[in-house]
Amino acid sequence: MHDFSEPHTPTEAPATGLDPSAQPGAVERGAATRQALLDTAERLFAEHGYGATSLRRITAAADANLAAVHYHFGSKQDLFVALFRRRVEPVNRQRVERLERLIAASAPQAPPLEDVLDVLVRPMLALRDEPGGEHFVRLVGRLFAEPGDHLTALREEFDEVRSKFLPVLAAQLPHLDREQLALRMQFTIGSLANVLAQAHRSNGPTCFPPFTTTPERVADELVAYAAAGLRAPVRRTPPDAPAAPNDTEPLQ
Amino acid sequence: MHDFSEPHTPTEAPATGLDPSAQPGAVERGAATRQALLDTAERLFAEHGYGATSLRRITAAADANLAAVHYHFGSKQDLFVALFRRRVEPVNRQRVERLERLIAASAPQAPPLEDVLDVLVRPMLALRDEPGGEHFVRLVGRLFAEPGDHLTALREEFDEVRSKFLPVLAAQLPHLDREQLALRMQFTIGSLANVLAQAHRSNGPTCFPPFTTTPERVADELVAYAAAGLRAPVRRTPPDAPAAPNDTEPLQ
DNA sequence: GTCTATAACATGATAGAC
DNA sequence: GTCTATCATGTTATAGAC
Repeated sequence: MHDFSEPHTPTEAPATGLDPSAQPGAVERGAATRQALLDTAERLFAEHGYGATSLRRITAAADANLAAVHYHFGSKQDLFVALFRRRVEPVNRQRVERLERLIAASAPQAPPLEDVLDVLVRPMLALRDEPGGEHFVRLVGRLFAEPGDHLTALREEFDEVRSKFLPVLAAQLPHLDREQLALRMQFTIGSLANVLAQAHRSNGPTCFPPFTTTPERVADELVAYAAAGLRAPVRRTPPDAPAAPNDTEPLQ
Repeated sequence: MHDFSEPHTPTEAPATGLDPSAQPGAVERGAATRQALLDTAERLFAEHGYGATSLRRITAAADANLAAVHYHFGSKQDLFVALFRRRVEPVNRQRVERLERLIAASAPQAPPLEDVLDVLVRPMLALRDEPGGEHFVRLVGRLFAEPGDHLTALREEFDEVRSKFLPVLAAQLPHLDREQLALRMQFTIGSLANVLAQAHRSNGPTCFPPFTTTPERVADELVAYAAAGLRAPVRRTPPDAPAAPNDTEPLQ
């Protein structure tokens, strides 16, 4: 449906100083609507989901024209990718840089588990404090659950991060084989994704207490939780032998 | 948009023995297409998402007529709710029943943490072994990340489960206050949801090793991981004092 | 760069014959 | 209970005036 190979460029020469239609301030206006589209789409995608958010709603809320999306980004998908990259690239760059700093600081030993996890989760959770970031983190939380149609390109960015973190974590977790480590990292990523996805429910529609929690506090808790979980010894005996071995009736 | 209040009923008297149009075997045919619709929709919703799956694709794949969905279920949303309830109600019933058995067995003490977690996660993971269940678990994984439009009614079913499990877990975790416990339970639910959502990628498109893991094995690992995470002492000092306090540049 | 108008098509839902 | 035909509305995307 879409190949993501060549990024969209508005006109033939938008990077030059020539104003495209000889109107003064046209280029500033263009940059303004472009940013308004990114911000508004980010909010609406987070609130209603990608499929349920039409370009009409986005452009209306951003006080822009329907055609502006296609001019600036090329398509709905490219708009999504653009707003996603805008936030996630600085985060992933921070993660990798800080990880390398950790490795250098503790060489030749591997860095402590808690520190590695901290570097993995804190930059993402910190997004919640940036303007508009509270919407974006919900999108990230959905990224891992959504089926693989329109965001495979984005998942690859996370794959790069994971490939750098996995060996460092493995060095501190020698009691886990490859499969166990991968599984427990799925748990850890799921914990992060879920807390990101629920971040907006600050006053809890469910039985959760009202969250006055700061991102820093959440990061502290998540690091403690994940480190303990990763270190947990491999389980031997399934403790609750099911009294009734299979008490599910056939589907109606 | 939709109120979920009164469920759909195909005709005035479909529960009676009267065949609706005097055709022999009509009622059996009706039940067959109804089931085919449920199974097919479950698979397609899991593979492409709710919004991206049209009724036309469902009915075509199920060898049924487009109007059959509206006859049997009333609407697309009601079809979704029906296929969801079909699977999740037995699971949640099992969870609550087994929990009560645990409580009775260990009274007056609270049951062991690992046993409670086992009862919470294993019935859901076991769905993967039922025919068609491998599609359904992906839907569950998405339920927690998806925004709150068309599945609030379903989330309430999980709220009931959580309200029964929370106090039992709290009894074994006296070092956590309400907020910490709620947060760590979000981590735990996220771990479960993520592993459910990724359950179909058995041979891993990413750097994960090929999973030959059975649901029982996953449940063992998850219980060990979550129990250790929940028991982890509250963290005191953020260990990695960020060298550069905030090295994020403003958004482009 | 912006905007109007419209193409080209997909969607969920429904009425009514069989 | 199944089917065809259709309604009303929505969607992304594009062409062309300004």
